[in-house]
Amino acid sequence: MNTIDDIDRRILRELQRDSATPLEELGTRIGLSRNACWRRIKALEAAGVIDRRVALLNPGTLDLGLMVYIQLRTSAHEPGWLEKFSRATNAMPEIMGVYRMTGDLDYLIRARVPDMAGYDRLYQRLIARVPLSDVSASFVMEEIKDTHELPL
Amino acid sequence: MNTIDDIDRRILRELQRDSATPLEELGTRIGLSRNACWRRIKALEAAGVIDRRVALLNPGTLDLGLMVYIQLRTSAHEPGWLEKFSRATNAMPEIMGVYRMTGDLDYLIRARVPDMAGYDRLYQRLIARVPLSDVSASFVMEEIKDTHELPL
DNA sequence: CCTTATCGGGGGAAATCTTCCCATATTCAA
DNA sequence: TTGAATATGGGAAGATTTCCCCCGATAAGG
Repeated sequence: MNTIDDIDRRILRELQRDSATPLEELGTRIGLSRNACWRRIKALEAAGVIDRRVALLNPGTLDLGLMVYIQLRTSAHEPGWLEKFSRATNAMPEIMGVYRMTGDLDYLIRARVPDMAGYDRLYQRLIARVPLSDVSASFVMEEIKDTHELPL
Repeated sequence: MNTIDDIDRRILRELQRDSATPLEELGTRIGLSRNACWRRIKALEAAGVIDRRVALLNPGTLDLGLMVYIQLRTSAHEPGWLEKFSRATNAMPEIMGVYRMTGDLDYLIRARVPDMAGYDRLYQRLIARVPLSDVSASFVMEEIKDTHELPL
């Protein structure tokens, strides 16, 4: 695929902010006809730069007001532990992110739950499925910034 | 607004996975006519449950392969520090999330950069704008799970 | 100069969305 | 049971958008 130029980047910036704007307006906004714009978008989709179009939901209206980061420090794991851990966390929808990290903590989990009781249910379910040694949770008191937009 | 029932939840689940499917297919998939489906979506948008439609981009194709979590422990801050910190982080596009946390760490920053050098540039820019005392970074070695989908 | 390739613009057909209508369940309360 | 309120399904019409084809401009290379 071709390299991504500045016009592509402008298109991407618009689309990851709002993908519902009609092509016509998007075109005029970035100084391109709706057709040229459309072709670039199709190319970006074909190249996998644009992954997909989704709807972003408002956590507050869905009783998911509590965001929690769970830090795991693990002692030596038996073989197959990571595989089991991966399957368990991927099967739990409250868990939105699982990362293997550098540094003193081994794994970091990002999750959304209704409240503290919801976190406890999540925690109980998690440790029931996967043996975990050192677990500590930190709760988000205030979301100063939270976006999906990649820097372009 | 009315309470969200199971049909609404199914609609939301589909939409936050893929909002590009035509109404007709979405309707048949959840067992509803395109019309009833459309009315529910409009209601969910009006109620703010559906925030907006966006395009999700692939970080790998955009040279943003490194995700980093920055932990801040702060000693006593002068008044106005949080305001300055908020403005600085919101103005830096690499920083995708900033959270005030419970527990032993005060603030958590989530960011995406091309590589370690990119992180260093981000770090330098950040500490040049806001006085920070105790900063430590953890880098994501492996993304076991990473989604925007809220649990419904 | 000519050819080729690439990119943008214009036009238009096809698909989709949006908004009506109204008849028909379904639920809930009286 | 009856009535009211609510939600659905279907049709249909117009507006909008998507998508594709063709042509012209521009640039690179022979």
